[in-house]
Amino acid sequence: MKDKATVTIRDVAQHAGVSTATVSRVLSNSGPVSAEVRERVEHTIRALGYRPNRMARSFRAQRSKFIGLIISDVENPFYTSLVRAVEDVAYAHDYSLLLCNSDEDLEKERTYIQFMADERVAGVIGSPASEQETSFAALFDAGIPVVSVDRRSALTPVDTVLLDNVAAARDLTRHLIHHGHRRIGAILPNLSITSGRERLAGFLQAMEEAGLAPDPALIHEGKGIEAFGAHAARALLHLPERPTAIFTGNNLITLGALKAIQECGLRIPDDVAVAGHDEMPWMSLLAPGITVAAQPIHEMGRTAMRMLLARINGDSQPMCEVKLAPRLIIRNSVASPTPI
Amino acid sequence: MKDKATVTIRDVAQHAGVSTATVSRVLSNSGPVSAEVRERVEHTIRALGYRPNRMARSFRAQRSKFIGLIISDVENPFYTSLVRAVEDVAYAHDYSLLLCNSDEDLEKERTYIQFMADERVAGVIGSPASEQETSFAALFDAGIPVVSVDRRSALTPVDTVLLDNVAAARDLTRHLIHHGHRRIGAILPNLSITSGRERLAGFLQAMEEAGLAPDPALIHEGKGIEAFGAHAARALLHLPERPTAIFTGNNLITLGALKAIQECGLRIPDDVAVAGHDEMPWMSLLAPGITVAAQPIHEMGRTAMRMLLARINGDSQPMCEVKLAPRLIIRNSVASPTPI
DNA sequence: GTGAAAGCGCTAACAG
DNA sequence: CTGTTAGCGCTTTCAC
Repeated sequence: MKDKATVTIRDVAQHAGVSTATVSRVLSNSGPVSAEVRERVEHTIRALGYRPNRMARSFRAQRSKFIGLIISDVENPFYTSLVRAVEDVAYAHDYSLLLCNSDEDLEKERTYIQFMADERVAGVIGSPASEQETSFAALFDAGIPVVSVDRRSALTPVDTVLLDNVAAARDLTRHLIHHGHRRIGAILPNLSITSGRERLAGFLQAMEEAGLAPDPALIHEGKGIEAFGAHAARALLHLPERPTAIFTGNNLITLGALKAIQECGLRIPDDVAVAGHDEMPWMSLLAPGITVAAQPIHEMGRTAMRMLLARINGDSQPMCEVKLAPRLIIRNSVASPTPI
Repeated sequence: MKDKATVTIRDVAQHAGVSTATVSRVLSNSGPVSAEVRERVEHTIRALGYRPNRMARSFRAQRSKFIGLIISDVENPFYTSLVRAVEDVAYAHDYSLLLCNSDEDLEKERTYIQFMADERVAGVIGSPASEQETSFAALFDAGIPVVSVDRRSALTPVDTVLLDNVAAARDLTRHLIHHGHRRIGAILPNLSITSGRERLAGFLQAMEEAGLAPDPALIHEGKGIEAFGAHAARALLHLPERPTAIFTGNNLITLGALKAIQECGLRIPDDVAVAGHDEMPWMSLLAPGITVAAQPIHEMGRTAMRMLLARINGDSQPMCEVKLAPRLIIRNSVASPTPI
């Protein structure tokens, strides 16, 4: 396999009878070029089918036109939507996306962060695997701006875009309590990440304001994946005195919990009520539909990318944290508990 | 924002009292280096925290370590899974992923293909927006290997990984016919793409072998998205003599059709049977579950990436086409039609 | 308004 | 075994 043509700026310069500097000036519209020469150069560019080598440009500038996106898993629909939103804004500004799945693995994440630094990317958007342990220092040292999405990062000061998790969890829990639930099971993602910690806080806050003492046996915390959601839900449902409602801390946990409830042959909302985080396209298909706190994921992604662009373009405002409001979607997965 | 250190190979060379060539040899383990010098250099590298500049390396090699992935939309769970599979294999071989959404837009796709050529990526995996119109020529000319996934590309000869669409559609349709359905509605993605065309062929084949004449009024073809699926399903359901079963040609169409059926207040499988393509994680949650032909998406992605790696590493076998077998998942969305 | 020349960080061909 | 050197394609001073 050989490059057929690979026409460089030098070829253009020679054919047009000018210097490479002039061609460069025409290309980037920088510096003065006479109309006549400009036209001649442009004509040659077209004639030769010249296209600037982006690698060479990045190398020369010592900064590439890539945005690194480090998330836990593209297959999680939440992150999928985030990726899409980031991508739309990025491409509109001539940046492209370098995608990495950290799988919530600190080691893998560390590798990818270092990788982004080695690639001299223009900026990084990341959803840290751990609030306390993830470090963006390698990027910081290389002068590469970072925006943290969905989760905070405590070690390095970076711009952050979050959902108002406390409010979302509080509202969801209030909704359950309002329907008369007292024994509410909660299944949460890791408390070492922002969303886990804050959603627990919101849950507890709602319980407290209702004068309810949370039962530690009803609170499960673990890896925010479907298997954990199913596992924890099964545990809750097999309790001698099982909760009348289950509060789920993210979309995959909800999915797992729903499957467990189905397996146990229990009906929603009569046998057990369910309320969770994140809207999914299929949720309205279920009968009954599931009540959730929807996150403005696309807006989160767009906002993060816009903040990053501002930093890339030299904005030196103090670090800021944006918090987006959730939207409660009330369906029919919550009814009043049947008296025991 | 300034680079703190940016230690280059020259710094290492100076500090270690050797030439840059020697450092380079140590780094890439190429060429002979005495044990003593090697150790000294390695020590200096660690001491200085030197990391090779990947941009410079790519530039020097005139080939980057990126794999371009051009799909129609990451938010389509089918492609999401594909991305994940490709990524896993790619990263294991020190390649990273440049992600692009073509949105089935030929113009956008053309831009991205050219972009990949300009970036001198190592290879491209793409799912062409059109079997006849998508051209990978720009990549071909630049000597960049391409693997086409899920769909064929007719203009340029490239390695291709496909699902056996004809078999999948045929089996699904047979399943419906076997249950006694005669008036079967079909909703298919664009016939200009491989999957659309082949799934229609499989559908027609099963009809024909059962001696059934397909009714053109029952066959809908259009953009393979949820809105189209819903739209076409509504049209079918409002027909004076509505079909007793609906065959859906991809996952989003299935989702749309299911929503339309729900809206119309019809029950599955009694009022209308449903069988479609692609397994989704939530399908088992529905009551009844939906019968589908599951595609081995991860395997498709892994296979495509492995084929691409072989080409990148100089494999010059003749172009090949791999066809993966679907797996029928029979649930309860198909019953015998109620007599009119 | 234009050209000559240097150099980004790295590797590889060639000497020694 | 190791060093010298050239150069990948591009942009950007600095002269003229």
